[in-house]
Amino acid sequence: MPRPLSDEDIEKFRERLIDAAERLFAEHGPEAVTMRQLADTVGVSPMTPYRYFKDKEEILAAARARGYERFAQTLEAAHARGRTRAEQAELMGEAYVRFALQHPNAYRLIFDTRQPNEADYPELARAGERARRTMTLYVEPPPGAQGEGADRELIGRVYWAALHGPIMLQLAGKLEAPYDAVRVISALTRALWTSLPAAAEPALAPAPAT
Amino acid sequence: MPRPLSDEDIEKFRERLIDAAERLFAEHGPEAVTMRQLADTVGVSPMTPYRYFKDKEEILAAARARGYERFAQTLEAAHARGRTRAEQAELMGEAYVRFALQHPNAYRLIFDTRQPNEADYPELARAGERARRTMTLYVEPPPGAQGEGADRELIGRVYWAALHGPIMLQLAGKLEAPYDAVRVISALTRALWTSLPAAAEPALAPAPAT
DNA sequence: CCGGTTTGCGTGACGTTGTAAATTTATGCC
DNA sequence: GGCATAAATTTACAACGTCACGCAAACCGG
Repeated sequence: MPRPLSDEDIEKFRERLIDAAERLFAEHGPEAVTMRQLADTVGVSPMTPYRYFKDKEEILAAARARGYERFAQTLEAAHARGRTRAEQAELMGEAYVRFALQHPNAYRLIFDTRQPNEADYPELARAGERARRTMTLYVEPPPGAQGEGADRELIGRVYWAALHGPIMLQLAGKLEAPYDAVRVISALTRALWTSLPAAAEPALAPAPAT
Repeated sequence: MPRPLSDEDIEKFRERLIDAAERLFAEHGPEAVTMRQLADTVGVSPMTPYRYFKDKEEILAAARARGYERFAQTLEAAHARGRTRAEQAELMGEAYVRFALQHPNAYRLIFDTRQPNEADYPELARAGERARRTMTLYVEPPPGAQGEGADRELIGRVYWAALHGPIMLQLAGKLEAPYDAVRVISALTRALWTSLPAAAEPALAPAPAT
């Protein structure tokens, strides 16, 4: 039925394709996934996706935005499970590491995909911003207390980098055997915890990431 | 002169091609460099490199090994310029960050290239091992002193990750404006320095990375 | 109710990639 | 000096992202 194609039809198809793209990209990496596979997965001819997206790049951006949101949800769920601020921070750190190590390609899709002009995809920028805010949740001052002194923006990024560094090294095969990412993160965050201003809490305990 | 082709001829050609590959890969990334460009750069026809290398992957491995060595040399030079151990560590950290930020694609070529079977390329493994040792130079105990207590292997990796994390975030465009990699690294290493066992020295002062 | 226009989709094709196979070229040896 | 042979080039192929055409189905003015 060629003629119609309501806005919701369009949205429906986009959703279906983005879902498939996120799954495939997060499993094999974007380079390894072909437009033809993608089209095949949702049961259309190779060129049909081009009616709904400009090109592969745009599909990638949409899939990455989805990845961001899924990741943010994971962290928020962990955050919600905590009762004290310290516990929240610990749970979020654990969730972060577990997500990255269990879904390496999804993690790379989010944080290690070179997409030169991310600005061209506002949804992606928005999703990234949300994830960034989520990740610094634990460094927000408790409601009612003024976070004096410490530069919370900086501290948030410090903890973030302290997780990201070991994770990236391990995903690249540079951390092995006894000195794996969890171990390094444990040492790193403990050191930060003992010496960074009190506003910051530890991000990860030495617990195994299953 | 088709008939001969001494071992040194072979080595000569391999050198020339690896040189070109390292330059091109480190400038544009491996995906963006084509076999035909590569062949063109060294002035041969597209298929000639295949007589000297199995495939692009093998050339990439060789170029990465070169990158490792160049990187290690850079760090060693910085190390040699220091007079005290603290100064050596600081200079190496600065050199590390400067290298990564000035040659992002070279840095990625080394530490962020997914080459599933690195084990198939012994030179690459060797170069990686050398670089790894170089990077933990500053954490070695001073000759004559026994580095008791602290797990130096772990501490080396902790500092490494503390540089790698912020750098990767910045290269992915996730650190901006006032909170750039140098800033985050500065905070991170200072925190480590004040709380990690005394065997570890700071890896980077807050100096700008030019 | 009906033909023309419009619109969604599939098909086929193009240029580019990495690389295999065939072909040309140029030497060393008898 | 001609031939075997090894190096290099040329040609060829499958797969990729994407362009351009063409078919077919639905809406719409008469």
